[in-house]
Amino acid sequence: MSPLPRSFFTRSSLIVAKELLGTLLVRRIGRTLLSGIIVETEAYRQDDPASHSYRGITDRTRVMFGIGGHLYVYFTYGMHHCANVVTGPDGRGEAVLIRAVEPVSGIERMAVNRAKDVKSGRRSELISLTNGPGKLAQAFALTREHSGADLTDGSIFIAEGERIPRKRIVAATRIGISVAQEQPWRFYIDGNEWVSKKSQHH
DNA sequence: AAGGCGATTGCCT
DNA sequence: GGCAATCGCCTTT
Repeated sequence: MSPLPRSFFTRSSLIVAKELLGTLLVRRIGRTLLSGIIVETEAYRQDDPASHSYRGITDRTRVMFGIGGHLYVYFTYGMHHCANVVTGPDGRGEAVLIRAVEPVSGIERMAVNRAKDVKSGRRSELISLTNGPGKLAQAFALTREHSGADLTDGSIFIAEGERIPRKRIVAATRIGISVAQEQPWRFYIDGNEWVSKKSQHH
């Protein structure tokens, strides 16, 4: 299992958001390997009023303007972190928010990080571990300290996974934004149980 | 210097 | 389904 190369990330966020579906988010913490299949993403771009990069470079958003293949983590609502994959060439402010993953390995550790007991074996507890951007950031213990991390050369990376056919990818509107709400820039694997919010239509 | 609010979650009704 | 939690960021005085 090895990191996807820089060239995967330097494409536009709309492309990378779709291509990330089915790949693995991986984090090594000592001997523990946390990993999960990315099942839901959202694309954000520089010309996009809903994007943190829309108003230009700030201390927080600087990493979004760097070359693709880095991690952008922000803190929101006074208590949650959200993890993004920076995309595009150097100088362009765009990224893909990872909204949900399906846990693969390190599930016990994720449960500890989430302060949840998963030993009951209840399906709902396994799902609630990582079915949202704040939840998966907590499960993978990702914070602002990790913002700027290089995903092509380090302990946090994206690895190749199952190829998802186009027919299984649903495009929907993004969650939790107050502007540019009409853009269908959220993508998820149809039918996957970890998707945070299913689209209205069928 | 101050105020509004957020790429969310979990609890309460 | 509604809403409080909680604080850093950005905009406005």
